[in-house]
Formats: sequence, structure tokens, C-alpha cells
Amino acid sequence: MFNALAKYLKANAFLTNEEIEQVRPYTIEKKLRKKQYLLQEGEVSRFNSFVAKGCLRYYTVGDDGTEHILRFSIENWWISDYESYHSGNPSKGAIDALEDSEIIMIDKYDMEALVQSNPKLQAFLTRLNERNFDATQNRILSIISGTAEERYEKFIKSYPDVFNRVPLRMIASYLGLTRETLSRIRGKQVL
Amino acid sequence: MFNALAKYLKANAFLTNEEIEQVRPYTIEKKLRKKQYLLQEGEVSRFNSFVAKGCLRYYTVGDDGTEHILRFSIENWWISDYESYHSGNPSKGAIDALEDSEIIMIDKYDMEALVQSNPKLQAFLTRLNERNFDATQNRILSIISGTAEERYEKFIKSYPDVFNRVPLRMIASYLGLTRETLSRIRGKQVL
DNA sequence: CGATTCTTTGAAAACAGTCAATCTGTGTGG
DNA sequence: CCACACAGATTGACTGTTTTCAAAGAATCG
Repeated sequence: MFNALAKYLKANAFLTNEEIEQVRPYTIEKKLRKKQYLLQEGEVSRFNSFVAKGCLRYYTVGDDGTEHILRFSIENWWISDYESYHSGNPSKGAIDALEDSEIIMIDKYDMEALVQSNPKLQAFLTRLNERNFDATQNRILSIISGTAEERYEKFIKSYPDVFNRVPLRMIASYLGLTRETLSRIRGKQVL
Repeated sequence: MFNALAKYLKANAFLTNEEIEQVRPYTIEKKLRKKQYLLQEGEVSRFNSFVAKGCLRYYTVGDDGTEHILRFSIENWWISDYESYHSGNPSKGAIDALEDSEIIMIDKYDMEALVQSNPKLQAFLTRLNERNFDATQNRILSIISGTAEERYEKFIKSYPDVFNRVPLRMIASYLGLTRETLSRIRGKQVL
């Protein structure tokens, strides 16, 4: 399971085998069954988790019980409640598994130490954070500028591998639509 | 003008006077008149700019000519097209001044060197980026979960100082509404 | 097979956008 | 100093989109 992370760090952060071995002691492997929580609302998100296998989501629940999905994560992505992770405050949302999954958790403070000790890792994490930020901002632009249909199209194009394994009602939630509206958009497209 | 940045760095990054003097050589001061561009669409955003005085916005223009405002920046905030700044690609939007403004620009590579040379500055920038990310994600949550009215209320509460100096049509644009819709929301509230 | 879970469909109501007109305040040039 | 232009804000009537609620069809899983 650690092997997935090793491969990822080699390919993306250009770490050597020795450098990867320095990461290993700080990793915690965990298997999750579908529907199992990785983080529940109110807990502090102390870990950043690498998805070795499977699919997870981070979401909040509104007063009326509606779920709002803020992030999906599949293989080779990371997941956490970053607001809680950054601030140390209790999480406003939850993370659960949409499939049986395997994840590798790294404690925030171990992560910071690792990054301080390895400039390559630091550079990589900086780039990762930048891309995350840019993607988030593009999502805002997409919501405030496009129609529901355009947003849906863009989602499929941007995240085909998420699209193919996540229920439509969750994609609707991610896009800020009801499942009925998404269903009707899909109906129109065939014509 | 540099004084504003000095004060900011002292208060927020806890830099000493000597450390602040090490920043000074890399700063470029600039005054902008209202409506003047800091960055035009298609240019590469090479600088991160500190707002010493005034108010600016980053926005994109859709195919139909509609402006979509992604960020306002007033005193003690930073502004850039971060996607272009991060990637080196041409900007998809523009930055202009909503008031006569004074800004302090730092070249991306000077900024990186400064951050590398000073751990306090590095820690501060990391925190800043984290907060930026969290704010952006909260903006998404606010759009996909709240009504237009709630979003408007939240904006006023979160950014009263921006609200008080920016035209309503730009707030509408930031919120992803037409100016007419925002006007009607405001009309309702009095009742 | 029965029980979930997910998706689709229909009809009515709520909401937001468009277009056109009016109102307001500000500032500038004559 | 006034008149006028201009930018911003509002209002009304209409159109289009999305939600809501209720029900019924698929698909999936034990």
C-alpha cells in the first residue's frame, strides 16, 4: 500500500528511494469500507491523507440536511478537511469513503517536519497547494459565470475518472444543483 | 508608502526592522489612478502586489462581455492573478483600480528568494496561503449551499470595508448575480 | 427475490435573468 | 453657478430556469 505513495513521490516530487524511506516511518496505513468515515464533523482534522486506492468525499451538511460536497478524492489525490487541518479548529464537515478505499495518513506536524527536511518535497508541496488554489478559484469562476449545463460539461471533461465512479446525485451536490435538475440537464443533452 | 508594508510585516510576520530592510530593495512602488490597469488580460502576472492604499479588483470578462469579479483587495491585502503568477501562463483576466491606489510590487522570484532566506517570512506566507485557500473554499460552499440573500448578507458581514466602498453592481458580480437581482434582494430586506 | 439506493419524470411554485425605463447623485465644462 | 452628462441604482413586466414535492422506473446488492 505504501508502494502507491512511493511511486507517486518518485514520479511527482522526484524523490530518490532513500528519501522515500525517510517518509515511510511517518505514514499510517488505513483501510476504509464504503460509507465508513475518515473524519466526522466536529473532529479536528490532524492528518493529510493520500488515497492509494478508492474514492472519498469531503462534504458538509446544511441545516435542512442537504449535503454539499466540496471535494472528491481518488487515487493519487490527497484529502483532509483543510480548513480544520490549517487552523486546528473542529471540522465543519465530514469525510467518508464512496468505495472501499486504502489511504495513507500523515500527521500534520510530521508532514511539516518532512517538508522542512527535504527541499524537493517542499517545492512539490508548494506546487500542489498552488494548483489546489487555482482549481478552487476556477471552480468559483465556473459557478458564477457559467450555466448549470456548462458546469456539468466542464466537470465531466475535467474529472472523467471521478464522473465515472460517483453517483449522479453527488455530482449534482458538487455542482450546487438538485439531482432532479441534473437529471433534466442530462435528458436535454441527448436530443 | 513602503512604510505601510513595513508596518504590516512587523505586525503580521513579526519581522524586525533589519529584516524589513532586507525586503525593501526588492519592492517596486506604484501609484494607480482609478480605472487604471495593474494587469491586462493576456499578460503574465509576474508580481505579487501589496495594497498600501486604495482598492483593486481581479476579474475576467465572459464571451458576452459580462465581468466576473474573483477578488477585491484593499489596504493590507495582496493582489495578483495567482493562476498566471503560479504557472507563468498568460492571464485570463485583468486587475484594475477601483480607487486611486498605491501598491508595492514584488517580483515572484524575488519573493521566493526572500521567503527562502527568512523562516519567519516563510511561515507567514504559508499561513497567508492557507487562509486564502480556506476563504476560497468557503466562498464555494456559500455559493452552492446558500440562497442569494444569504450570500449577500455573508458578504457584508465578512467584508464590511469592501462593501462600503465598492459599487453594488460589482458586489453583484462577485456574488454571481445580476445587479437587478441584488437590487431586489436589498429592497426586500427593508421590509 | 426483496430491499435499498439511485435516477427519472411531471406539475406547480419560487427564483433569477432580461430588457426597457426611470430615478439619483456626482462631477465637469460652459 | 447651472446644465448636462454620466455612472450607479432601482422598478416593472416578462421570460426562462431551478426547486420542490410526489411518484414511478432502473439498477444494484445481499
